[in-house]
Amino acid sequence: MRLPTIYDVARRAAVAPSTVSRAFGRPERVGRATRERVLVAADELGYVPNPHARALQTGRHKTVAMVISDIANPRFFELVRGAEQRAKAAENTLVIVNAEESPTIERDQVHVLTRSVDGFILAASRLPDHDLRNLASKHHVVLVDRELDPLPSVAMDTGLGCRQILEHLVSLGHEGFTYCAGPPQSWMGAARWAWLSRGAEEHGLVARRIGPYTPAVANGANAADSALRDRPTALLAHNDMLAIGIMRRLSARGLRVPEDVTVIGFDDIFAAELVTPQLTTLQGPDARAGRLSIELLLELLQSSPTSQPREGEDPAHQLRLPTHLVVRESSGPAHQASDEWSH
Amino acid sequence: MRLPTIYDVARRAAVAPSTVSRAFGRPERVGRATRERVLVAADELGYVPNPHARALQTGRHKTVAMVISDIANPRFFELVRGAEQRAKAAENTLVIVNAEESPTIERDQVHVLTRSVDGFILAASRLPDHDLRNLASKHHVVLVDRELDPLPSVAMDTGLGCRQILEHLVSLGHEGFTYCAGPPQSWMGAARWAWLSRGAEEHGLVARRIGPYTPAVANGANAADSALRDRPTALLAHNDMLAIGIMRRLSARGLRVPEDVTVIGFDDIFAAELVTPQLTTLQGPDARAGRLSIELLLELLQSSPTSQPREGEDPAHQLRLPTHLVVRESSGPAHQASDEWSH
DNA sequence: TTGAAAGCGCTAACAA
DNA sequence: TTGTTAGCGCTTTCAA
Repeated sequence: MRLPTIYDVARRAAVAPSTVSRAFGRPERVGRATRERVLVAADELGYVPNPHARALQTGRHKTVAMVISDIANPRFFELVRGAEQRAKAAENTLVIVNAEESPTIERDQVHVLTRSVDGFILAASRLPDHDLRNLASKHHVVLVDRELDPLPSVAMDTGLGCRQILEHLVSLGHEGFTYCAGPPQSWMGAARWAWLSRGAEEHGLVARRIGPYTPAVANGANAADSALRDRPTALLAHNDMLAIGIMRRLSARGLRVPEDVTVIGFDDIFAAELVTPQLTTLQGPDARAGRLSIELLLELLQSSPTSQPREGEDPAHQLRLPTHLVVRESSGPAHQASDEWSH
Repeated sequence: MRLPTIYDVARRAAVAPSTVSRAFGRPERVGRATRERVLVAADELGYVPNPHARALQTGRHKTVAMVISDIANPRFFELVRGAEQRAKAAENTLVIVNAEESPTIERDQVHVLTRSVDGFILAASRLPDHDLRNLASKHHVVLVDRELDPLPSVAMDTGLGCRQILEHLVSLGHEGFTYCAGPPQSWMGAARWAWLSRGAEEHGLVARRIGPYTPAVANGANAADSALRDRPTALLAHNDMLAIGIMRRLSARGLRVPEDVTVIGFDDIFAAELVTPQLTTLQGPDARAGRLSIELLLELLQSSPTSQPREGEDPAHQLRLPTHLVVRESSGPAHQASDEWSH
């Protein structure tokens, strides 16, 4: 049961194959009656255009890839959802691939998909700058949660976000904090610490950093234990998973959050409001970021449809989304240094 | 900068294009030295085979699609991860599409992808049986968390799982329970209730059902309120999200879990062990289910490579994975009916 | 407005 | 073992 082709449809509608092709691709270039006839015939046969045969000719696949540094990380949930949605609206297929936190896999995946997709969204890419530049010179690329100068990107406004956290801390009377860092390859992680430490100075806060930690709940224990040695009043974690792990350990050690220690995370994953106490956290990339990244990519493809990306990129293509600090229960007034610390 | 083709490679290696093709597709059919030469030339040129040009000829795309009833549902997380991993290992690309809980979208998505993929994994499909049979007669299809007789599938052993829950309940001295049902289109939901109510009888338990509820945390409040009217000692929820929402509402109403009411969910999503109290739940499809579904599909494609699926399916292709009841903190001995119920 | 024909990049006979 | 050739299903000139 071979699937029908334009030839089958053409025969049935008594027209030339090229007319069938036009009826689908450039309906305005076909007589009304003819088009009608073709469409009916196609429908009767159950004809579905073969996008790849088309791509062979046009170079456009109507498919884009989103490569994610870690598909198991809940922070990408909404991002994927938004992207998927937007891609579908534009009748594009979204291929989602997992880089498993490995630069090598990330590169490989892009390589494998070169001929299959029109462009790439790289989310929280672990690739070094020069690799990214290199990729971008060969393919259409949009970065998510990473910025690299001429490349188009959509990222949370980390500067703003960190300021929001700092101000929150100051307003609660904290005089310093300890930042539990994530993986060294994380551009976002580096950016966060940069803004945090710089901003701390301006706000007269003492900033400490410990880590790196692989940001998983299980590693929170280690982070909490290390952090406690400096008796901080506030702990910031690379992300919510780590923050949740930290809260657990604190509570296991008899410390109350936020009375004894304030804990703040990054990303606002689904679970952040499910834990007890509910986690105060800086909202991360969401469905909107996902939609925008696809839009950016689609726009790029539009302006230079062939496989050759344009040279200089428009600064308007470097989106920085405003962040929100979702204040929940895990942050509170700085505790009075006292004896709950005799652990 | 056109991407290089076999012709470019052929010229550079001074061989015929078909030899280049063979060097990649059937290396054993090419002389060692020649192959070496071709590979070097290809590498120098940065040649990447075009899978779609190949597919045009062979009918095999090395791509499979996984359509998920709701991509935002955390229960599919590990499933996707496992599938992605297994697909990559077999050098196949996995396209993940979201059916948004809509049978229409599900059908459409399959339709759109007909020519692009070799087969489909339908996870928690919302399609009626006859649609499924119809699809399966045209495409290679593997079901996940749904069973329909001759079609290959991988699902949790719901019968076993429900028995595990029931036994747990009995062992804790419960004499009945209320089941908060999920969406009516959910095959899994129906199966759960069927096993639960049948099993209850055997165990001498009184089974009640309320609902349906859209299984989201927010709807737990409604479910909890309705359920409480019958003063149950145990609440089973269609899934963990609903269960978590129920626990919240119970606690908001001053009821303690598990002292006053036992709550048990389905799926064991990531957040289940993060909430307080930690949720007792029946483990759902995981990375292993994802891997197996891909393996099944790949096997099917192997045995009948063209677009035509085989007629009768092997019963060995209906996998039923053993379940585990993850007993955490939300389940406990049946409370003594008393006055905490004067709500 | 429509048709004929060439070609996109690749594989698979069939010959050599 | 290698080359020649004919498509796979589609789009796109170019003519009619």
